[in-house]
This record gives sequence, C-alpha cells and structure tokens, in this order.
Amino acid sequence: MPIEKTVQQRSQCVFSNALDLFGDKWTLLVVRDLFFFNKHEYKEFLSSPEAIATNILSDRLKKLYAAGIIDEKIHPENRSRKLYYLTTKGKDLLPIFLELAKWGAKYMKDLPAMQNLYRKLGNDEKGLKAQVIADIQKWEAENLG
Amino acid sequence: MPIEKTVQQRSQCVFSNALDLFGDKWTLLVVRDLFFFNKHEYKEFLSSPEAIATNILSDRLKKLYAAGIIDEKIHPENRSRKLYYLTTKGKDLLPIFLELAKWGAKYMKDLPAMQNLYRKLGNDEKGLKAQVIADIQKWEAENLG
DNA sequence: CCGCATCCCTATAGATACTG
DNA sequence: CAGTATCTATAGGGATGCGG
Repeated sequence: MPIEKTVQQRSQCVFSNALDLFGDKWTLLVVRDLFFFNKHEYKEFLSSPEAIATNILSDRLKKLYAAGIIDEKIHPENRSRKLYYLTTKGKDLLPIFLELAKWGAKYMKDLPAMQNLYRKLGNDEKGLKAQVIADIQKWEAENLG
Repeated sequence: MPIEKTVQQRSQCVFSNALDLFGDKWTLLVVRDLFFFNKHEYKEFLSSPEAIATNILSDRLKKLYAAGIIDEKIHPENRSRKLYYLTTKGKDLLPIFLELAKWGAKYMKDLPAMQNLYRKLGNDEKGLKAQVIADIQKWEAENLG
C-alpha cells in the first residue's frame, strides 16, 4: 500500500502553485502535443522528437488527469488503448502557449522548424487560435460525440 | 577547472526550448519577484515565502543572466551587493505571466492571498500591466539612470 | 555583513529493462 | 501496446566556508 503523497504547495502564490503543477521539462510538452499536433494516444506522445520516457509520460498523464487538465476514455477500436484529450481547464491554457510562442518568435528566431508558426502568430494570431480550437472541436465531434 | 556543460536542446520546438530554460520550479519565481514584488537583491529573493536555497538561487541567477533575461550591476551604496533587473527580453515575459495569472484566477480560486490580483486582472488587466511596467521604469530611473 | 561556492546527503526525475 | 519495476543521474535542501 503506497503512502499517500500529499502534494504540498510552497506558498499561496498563483505562480508558485502553477509551477508546482507544471514546473518541469515534460508536463507542458504533453499539453503541447494535444494542442498543436493532434496527438491523443500514449504511443503518439512517445513518438515526439523530445523522446519522453515511458514512466515519465505515464506519470505526467496521471498528474494532468489529477489536475483536471486532461480526461481520458477507452479507445473505441481497442480496449487496450486509451484516448487522452483536453478538458475545458486544459484548453484554457492555450493563451499561455500562444504568449510563450510569441516570446519565442521574438527571441528564438534561430529555430527554423518554427518559422511557419512564428509567421502565423505575427500575421494572424486570432486565426491561429481559432484554428487550434476548431481542430480540437473537430476531433471531439468525431471521438467523443 | 569545471567541464563546460553544453546546454543541449531537445528539439527544434519553441516550447521545448523554453522549457529547457525555465522548465523547473524556481527559475520563474525569481522573474516573478522582479516583476511583481520589486525585488532586486539576492537577499530579497531569499526572503520570498517559497524559501529558495542559496545554491539554487545562485544557479538560477546565472542561468537567467546567461539567457539574457536579467542583467546586473554593483549596488551603488555597497560594492559587496548586486542589483538584478530585467532586460527587455525579460520584461517581454510579462504577457506570459499575466495569462498564467488569468488561468489561475479562473481555476485556483482557493488562493485567498491572490484575490486582489485576480480582481485587478478581471477588472482592469491593461491597468495592471501598465502599472507593472511603470513600477519597473520608476525603479530603472532611480537605479540605472 | 553579503554574495555566492562547495560539500554532503537525500529526494526526485528520468533512462532502460521488463511485464501483463 | 500501455504501462510498471529497477536502477542511475540529477535536482535540491542545509550547513558551512570564504573572498570582497
């Protein structure tokens, strides 16, 4: 029987509390995959270029679930697989990602793989945001409906 | 002679690169102190409620400096002290903090210490932002001028 | 004093091997 | 295929040292 780990908050600060939740190198990458790469399965997260380890992925999915940022359901085609998707609370993280990307667009110009995103952010941020939301809603209609 | 640690980037992704820089529980708390609590000295960062350890603080100040997010100068009244302050690159992180705070205002309502910030965010985000910037400029005029 | 640097030790993160 | 178990590496807390 494992000892219940009471997640201790370091202070009453909203930033400190946020960092208690996703202040690490992996948690937000899973959320990124959900937002921008239409990934919804364990093996899809594993296939991202950063190469997250299986135990870390498992742990982060649990933490995101416990925090109410993602939800999950059995894959309709295969009971041994799961589908992960963002809750409303999770989807509300999008503005943070977009601001982060804007900062990156300004100060990490040396990331060639990101130039398309940067251009879209600069030209048509609202369009980008709308498209991310639309993609999610499309997926939801097909898989949660 | 210490071995130079080449900070390895995990991928070409802007989010991954950002997390390589501040994907930990402490780095952004130092930036927070600079933005919202008008802290500019080593001992002031140490006095924050999260109680950062001295070696961690020292390490994070170096990393933030190396990343061009903060700069430093000798304290005018005492050569044994230093003043730390945000560069333009650092100040440009403010929108990320504000989006984070907005998310927290919606989903961490149980942080009584933050209610004032949340209210201000809800009522007058632009005013809040302007005030943070104004406070910084006031400090700069007095200390960097 | 003040800003760190260093050391020691523990806790946690994470890579790899393995299992149901 | 989706995770767990095991092992190792790193982050971090706390005490202390040390130069300016």
